[in-house]
Amino acid sequence: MSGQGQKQAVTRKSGVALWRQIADQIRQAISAGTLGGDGKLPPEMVLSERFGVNRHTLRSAIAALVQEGVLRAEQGRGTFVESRQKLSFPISARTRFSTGLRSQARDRRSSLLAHAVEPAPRRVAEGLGLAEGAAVVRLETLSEADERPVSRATSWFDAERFPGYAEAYAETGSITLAFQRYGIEDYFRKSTLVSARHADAADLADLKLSAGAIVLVAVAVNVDAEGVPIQYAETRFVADRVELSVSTELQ
Amino acid sequence: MSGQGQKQAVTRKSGVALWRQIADQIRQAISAGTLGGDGKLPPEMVLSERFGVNRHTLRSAIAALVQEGVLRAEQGRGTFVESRQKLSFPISARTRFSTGLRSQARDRRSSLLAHAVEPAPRRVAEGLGLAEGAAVVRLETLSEADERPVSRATSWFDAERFPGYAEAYAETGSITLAFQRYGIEDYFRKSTLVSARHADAADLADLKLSAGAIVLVAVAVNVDAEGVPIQYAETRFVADRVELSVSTELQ
DNA sequence: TTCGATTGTATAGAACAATAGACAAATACG
DNA sequence: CGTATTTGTCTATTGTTCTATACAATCGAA
Repeated sequence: MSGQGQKQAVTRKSGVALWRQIADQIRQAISAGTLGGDGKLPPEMVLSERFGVNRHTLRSAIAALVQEGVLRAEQGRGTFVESRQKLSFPISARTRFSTGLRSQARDRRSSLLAHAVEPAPRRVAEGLGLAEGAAVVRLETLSEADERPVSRATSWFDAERFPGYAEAYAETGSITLAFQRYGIEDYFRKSTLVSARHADAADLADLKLSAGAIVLVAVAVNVDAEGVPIQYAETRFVADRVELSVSTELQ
Repeated sequence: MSGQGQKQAVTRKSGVALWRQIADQIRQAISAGTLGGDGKLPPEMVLSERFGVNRHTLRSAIAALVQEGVLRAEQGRGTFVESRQKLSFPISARTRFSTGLRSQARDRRSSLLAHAVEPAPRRVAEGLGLAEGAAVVRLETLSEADERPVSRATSWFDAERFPGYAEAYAETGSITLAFQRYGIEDYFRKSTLVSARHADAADLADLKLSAGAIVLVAVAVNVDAEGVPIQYAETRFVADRVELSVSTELQ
């Protein structure tokens, strides 16, 4: 939605195709920050008028930039700027999703896809220090940065200690803020196991990936100030867009 | 005839026309000195094979460079590198044609177009200090630099003092060397009058100009060591390609 | 669910780019 | 004066680029 509205210059019969000239100008404007500063490109019709060419000519330019990995077009939504480098997600004792990416992405968002209260699977019960089959709250969340899915997480919480956690999360949009409703002002990451695998069908859809895409899987346990486990989480990061930065310094 | 023989790279379907890519490469190779170092480009067939394109495609590239003024094509002769700046012809007491241009042009050549012995016109007789109607040798010469006509001169010499001067000039190709055959080891320019006018029909043909072209006219008198006039010359320089640099320092 | 905004696809024609072959015109050279 | 070399012109064919119009598909929001 940003960018100057003045007409851009393209030279005809110069031996350089219009779509190539326009692609070069768009790429440069993006890196200069004068276009797509909010992560989204103006609609094709607006751009084609700005460059004084047919919409299809402009689409050729966008197609070239999509091929380069500079842009990403989504039918019905718009054309978005691809982050040039992977987001670096810090893994440390004080890992928080949004704060860790604050400097790397302009727009961060987490949304609740689904939630349920159900018996704890064995590994979740072990992680949370509960009896197998104890009631837990399960949250399915999706995190995005700059209009682009970054991770898909499944989290479990002790349903007895955190009744109505899903609602608290839905209202605050934040794990940290939801915990505060239960008197937890601070918490720490006790452990993180990192692995990688192909994305399953559900994650492919949620993360808008194509078949064969890879996800980084981080299985983490968060504990409160007393060291009692309060969250067991499995987060699938899009491997193409994220790298995990593990801090090994003393804490 | 110079330039490396290895095949040059051009990219197809890149949005940049082949002729444009080739024109850019040729322009760069010329300024780098790896092409046209002798002022002449290889034939179109050779270049088209070197770039791996059809001769017509290569001709489009050459046409663009001709339009830019970088090249000049002559039917039956070849394609030549245009000097980007005017040749600066020094006018001083020791003005010599070839030495003055030594550093500015790779290839300098003077040729004798015609010669005759005839009665001196009035202004020539005055210049040479002869009686009007005295016999003089008239030389019509053409000078070129880098395969390109630069000037067209008509010179007169005292036929009594310099018998057979035309033959001497034809054999040596140099005014200076021809004078040496008559015992003149050194000579000086006494005066130069500079004017400008449109080229006449004969000069248009000899200098390969198109109608309306302008010539700089330098009327000069050279004298020997004793100050006796030995040459009266009218030189027409192609105004597009030459500027005269008049030295005003004390001699 | 309907509507507007946006990207995706299809088709057709005009303009440009590249290839191919043949021959003309000018020049250089023996 | 021929002959070879080199640039200039012409016609034809094919592929790419650009324009134009129309409609489909997807998404978001009223």
